[in-house]
Amino acid sequence: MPIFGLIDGNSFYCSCEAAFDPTLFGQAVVVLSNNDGCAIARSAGAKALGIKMGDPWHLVRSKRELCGVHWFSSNYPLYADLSRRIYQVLTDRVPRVEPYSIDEMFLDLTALPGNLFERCRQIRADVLRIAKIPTCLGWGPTKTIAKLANSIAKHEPGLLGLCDLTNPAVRAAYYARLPAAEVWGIGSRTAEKLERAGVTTIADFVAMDSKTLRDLLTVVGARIQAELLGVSCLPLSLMAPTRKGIAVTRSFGHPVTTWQELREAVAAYASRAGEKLRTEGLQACHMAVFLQTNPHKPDENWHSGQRAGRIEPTSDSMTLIREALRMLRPLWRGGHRYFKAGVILSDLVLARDQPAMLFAVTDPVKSAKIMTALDAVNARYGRGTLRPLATGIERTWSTRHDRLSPRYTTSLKEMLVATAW
DNA sequence: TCTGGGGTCCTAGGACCC
DNA sequence: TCTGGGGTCCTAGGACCC
Repeated sequence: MPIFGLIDGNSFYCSCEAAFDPTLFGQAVVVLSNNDGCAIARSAGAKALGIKMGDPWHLVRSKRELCGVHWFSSNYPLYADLSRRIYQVLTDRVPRVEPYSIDEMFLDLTALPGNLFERCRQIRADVLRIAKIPTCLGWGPTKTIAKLANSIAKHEPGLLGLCDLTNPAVRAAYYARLPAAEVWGIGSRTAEKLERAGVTTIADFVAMDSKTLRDLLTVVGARIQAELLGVSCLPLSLMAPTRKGIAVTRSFGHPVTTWQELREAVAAYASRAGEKLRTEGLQACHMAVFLQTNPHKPDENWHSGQRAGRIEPTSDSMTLIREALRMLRPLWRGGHRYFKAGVILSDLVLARDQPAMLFAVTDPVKSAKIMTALDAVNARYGRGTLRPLATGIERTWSTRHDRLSPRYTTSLKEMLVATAW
């Protein structure tokens, strides 16, 4: 029988901030989304103060009792780097590791020698010692059970961050007690549907007959049930699957009312999408562009629009900007306060598999040279050092990050310096 | 003044094909 | 009274995840 483990960082983004600033340990810490919009990570201390996932920050910060909370703009280069360090610690100790998200990794614990519980305790201690991130680790015979074990480890302090669900009797006891909505893959809509059918606990869910379950939740529900019964349907995958789409969508730092600002922002998003394509050796054959006013302000004049279509396969920033602006032009209407826009690329193909276009608008040789040079300069001197003029100079529309911590691990200028006398 | 961003998978329905 | 059968591809929308 296989044994899957799932390890994840506790309040991961907050723990990353604390890893380089020990004064934050045990404090109320919050990390905000892009544009400093809402809370997306809260330390235990912040949760205890009642700060919820997704709370709009401009409402929270005005409360006097919360003025002592430490808050940060999100610093993805730092979080991504600490995630890589955790991965490194794990691959040194476990034969197979599948990164699932920036802060979660599935582990193959099937053939680990010695006492499994002791091994897991050690893995967790090593991640804390080397990568400085506290974690929880749960395990069981399928991925879905490992996810549940991890969630139990997180929520029951007595377990010290570890939970073993390999024993069916232990599982059954938890299934009887926990709501079906705790299961990975059962979201709020599905939970409501189940509730109406009289299914509330996980035990109720695994007891459903297959016909009823399929009628209600299709093959997706059937797969979740099998996994909970210990039949593994989701294997560990070590190869990152090729991406299906790339999206660059952002709220603006302030409402955008001019065509000049809007076109700069969308050009910048298209350019960033091109960078992402090139780092993965991909080209896009389809593009969509959208814009919208603020959906949270019903009294303002609402407008949204989207345009999409095929483009010649490319990863050239200039071509992507040209196409994006062509789609954007008819969408823009003066007199609106635009709030957000985005560029979404899909139908991605590997650049090296692409035959030369017979009537290409962009000269492929010249394009490749320019993009290679552009990427090389930016890799050396930082993203955005060299960029298309269309993406703007002042960038008055750009996203806010009022309290960004240093990129301690990915920028020489920002690393911590220790001085000894 | 201020409410995130980026993904995946599944299904249903329409258009089209032989 | 009777009006085939079996495909593919595309898109939009819903649901889920972190």
